[in-house]
Amino acid sequence: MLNYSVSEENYIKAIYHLQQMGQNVTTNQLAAAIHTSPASTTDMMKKLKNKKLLNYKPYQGFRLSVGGSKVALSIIRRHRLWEYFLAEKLKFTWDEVHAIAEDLEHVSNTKLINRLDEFLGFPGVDPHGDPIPDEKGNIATHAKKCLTDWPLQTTAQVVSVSDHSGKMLELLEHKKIKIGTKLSVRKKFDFDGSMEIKLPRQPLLTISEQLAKNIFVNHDA
Amino acid sequence: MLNYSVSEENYIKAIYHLQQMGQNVTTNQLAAAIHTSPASTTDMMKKLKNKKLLNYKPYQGFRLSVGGSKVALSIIRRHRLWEYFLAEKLKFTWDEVHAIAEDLEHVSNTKLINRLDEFLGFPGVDPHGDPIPDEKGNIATHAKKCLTDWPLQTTAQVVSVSDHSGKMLELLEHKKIKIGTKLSVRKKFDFDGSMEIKLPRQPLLTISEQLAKNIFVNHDA
DNA sequence: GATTTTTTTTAGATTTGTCTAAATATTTTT
DNA sequence: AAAAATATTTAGACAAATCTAAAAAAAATC
Repeated sequence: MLNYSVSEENYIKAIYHLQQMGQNVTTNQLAAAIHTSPASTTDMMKKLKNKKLLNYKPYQGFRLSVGGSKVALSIIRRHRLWEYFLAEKLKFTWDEVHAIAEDLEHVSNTKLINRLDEFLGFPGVDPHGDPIPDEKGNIATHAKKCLTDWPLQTTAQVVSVSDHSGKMLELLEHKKIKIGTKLSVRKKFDFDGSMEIKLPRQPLLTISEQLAKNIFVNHDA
Repeated sequence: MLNYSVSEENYIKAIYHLQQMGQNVTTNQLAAAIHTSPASTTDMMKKLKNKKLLNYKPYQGFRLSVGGSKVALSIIRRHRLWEYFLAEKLKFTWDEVHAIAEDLEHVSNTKLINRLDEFLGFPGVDPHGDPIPDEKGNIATHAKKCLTDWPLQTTAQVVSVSDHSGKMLELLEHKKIKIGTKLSVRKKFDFDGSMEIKLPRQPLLTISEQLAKNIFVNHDA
């Protein structure tokens, strides 16, 4: 696998995440995600297209090619392994790990990453519950569902959260919700989208729609 | 502490190492150390001078200012802590750690480095025996001497080695010499500079002048 | 001490990644 | 379907870090 610049890697990663949900990624979408101008984005898209990482026709948006996806998964692997390391070994909190991993992920030494993986005991998910791709780029696609779409009275297990901020962490810690927590939705209120949920050996909790939208669940293992 | 680019950090670190032994660092010396052209070096020196990291007058060579030395020590701290991590936790060999740490050292997050230091148990020296500066930039200046200058029949302890190559590692492993090994010089031969040395519970060993020049020792603790 | 050699600096280009402003294409609205 | 709004691309500029070639300064040699 060739090496790419920090900038190239950031674009590739952002495209990967954006194309997860929906069709082609647009110039403005990507520019916003990366905090850059649409003009810079177009420039970079031409470059990535030349390197065959991208399927891109002017004005039509873009998707990663097979090769581009491989590169993206390798970056995501590095990112999530460092996140796991930071949380597990260096005792950083959940909301701190992302920013530091953004820097560490660009050190692209395959042997380093594989040794780190081994040292950490081949973790399956990062501290936010997102799956970590293996050396070959395989990634567990757990069919997670947003808590807002989960049926009532059905046991669920929290598999991931999509907001990584300290504010969300504070709220989740207060409510005693973390990755792996089992819960069921008892009641939903159409007025504001809030819901009452039940955790084992805990009184009924009320959570806002905003919070529920950022919690992803799966069937109880 | 401000942030510096990867290039700036590489120049700063190289100047620090070069000025350790001798007077002002010259343009050609630095250009050679960093594998760049003298012209690029002059450009960068102007820049570092503007940032007050350097004492530099055209044609006179340069030395780091007090501020510049602080920056250098911070980079060296990061480098050596990562080297320790790579050797101790990820089981990399001695000659592999330097190149990887060259990349990791540029991730300059103070909290990350202090947590790493703590996680590693505040190691005093890196895998090559070089001292690791503490958070404040204090560095143990062990008055090490080159083995070629050590008196005969006097017990010494290996404190560091100045060549980090795999070839040197191979030779040292074969001779069973490592950081901390105690030895004494029994005989020196003027003809080729080779010497006979004695390790505890080992037969007499002969080592070349070239090898001895890269081994640094201290009084037995 | 004048000349040659070496070292250092300057001048001018190049690459990467970015920007703003203008031009062009597409989509939406009326 | 024409006009207005929005999205995208092009054009031209700039900063950082590098290069080569030429000029200038310092050191070494004769």
